Amino acid sequence: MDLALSLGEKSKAPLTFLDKIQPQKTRFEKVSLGFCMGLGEPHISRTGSRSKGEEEEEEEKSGSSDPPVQLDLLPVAPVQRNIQPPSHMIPFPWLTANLLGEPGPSHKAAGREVEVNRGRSLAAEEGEDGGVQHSSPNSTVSSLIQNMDHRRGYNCRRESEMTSLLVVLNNHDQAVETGQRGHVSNSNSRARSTDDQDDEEDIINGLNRKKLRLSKEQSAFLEDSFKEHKTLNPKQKLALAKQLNLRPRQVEVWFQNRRARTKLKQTEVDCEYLKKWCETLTEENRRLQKEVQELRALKTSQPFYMQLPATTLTMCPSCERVASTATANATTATTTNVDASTGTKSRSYPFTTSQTEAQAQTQIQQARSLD
DNA sequence: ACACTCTCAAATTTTACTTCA
DNA sequence: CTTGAAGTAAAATTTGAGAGT
Repeated sequence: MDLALSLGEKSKAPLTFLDKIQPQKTRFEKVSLGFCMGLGEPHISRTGSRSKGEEEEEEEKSGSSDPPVQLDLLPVAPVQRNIQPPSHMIPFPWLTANLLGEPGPSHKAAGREVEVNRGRSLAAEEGEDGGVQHSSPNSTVSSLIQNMDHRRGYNCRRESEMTSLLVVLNNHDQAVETGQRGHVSNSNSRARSTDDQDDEEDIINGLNRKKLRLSKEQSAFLEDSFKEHKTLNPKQKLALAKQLNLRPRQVEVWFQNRRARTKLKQTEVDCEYLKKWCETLTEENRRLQKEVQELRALKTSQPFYMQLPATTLTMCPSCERVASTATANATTATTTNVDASTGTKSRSYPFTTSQTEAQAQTQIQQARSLD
């Protein structure tokens, strides 16, 4: 794919292939500043392995190659647009009104529902059938550029996006010319995987990839697969993609998102648990503070323990809470209490007022060990 | 050591879909 | 019943980092 971008006068496009473009007088030619873009049919083999002869052969099969197109976008100039039918009426929304208006092989697809999730593969088949493979570039160019901008393989960093895009494309052309299709070395471009090449093919095919909802069956299958393994190796990914008729990249993304969802859910569960635990600890702390206050009050107001009636210190083994209860009749028998919050049973351990707090604590420890 | 490829997590954006007034 | 706004879930993208070659 030959793509040239230039800012300024349209005739100053730096790429040589633009020379092939028929000089077209535009209505806006007098405007000196604009955005010029050229789009030409690739001279490259999409697989990179085919010989020039094969390419020519294919070119012959598909008929004459589309002429390169130059598009001039001007800042505030009123651009006359073709009125397009609503997208839902177009079986292939990425097709242009021009193309739909023309009788041709692509019309075979018109009126046929596209199986949504088969996007690429179906489209590829259509392309092989002489279908939509090279849709009219005119109105797809802007969306193509938009997509191109987001492509991983042509990932443009914030600075000098367009410049880097040009460099990438230039390098790409050079690589192709030297028969080195594949990796394009550029500091601003990301590493390109086979999926990226896959994506690039889609761009070449003129497919404006939309977000696709996976079918229930596909989701269920992926879920089952996710239960087996949270990550995929390349083989598994390819197999799944093939089985589900998805692109490997889609499978990869699904697993990434699935992992993220799992983690988020787990975080929410953990958060809820910690929240409850925190509430419990706060409540227990409050009770203990109260207990300490009671004991201190007891100690200061009643220095002569012997004069006091027996006090029963109650400890709940589950929450290890100690409560002092002054009883008129001290008893040595243990009583059973039920903790309303936990529903666990606890026993009351009698202490006499003659015991010091330290002694009481010792008894508590003993009681704990008994329980 | 360096460049490159691949994969992943995290954050974010985009979009299809649902709910509700 | 229709419509549009708001909300949501999920697909997709971006970015940065680490591991392996």
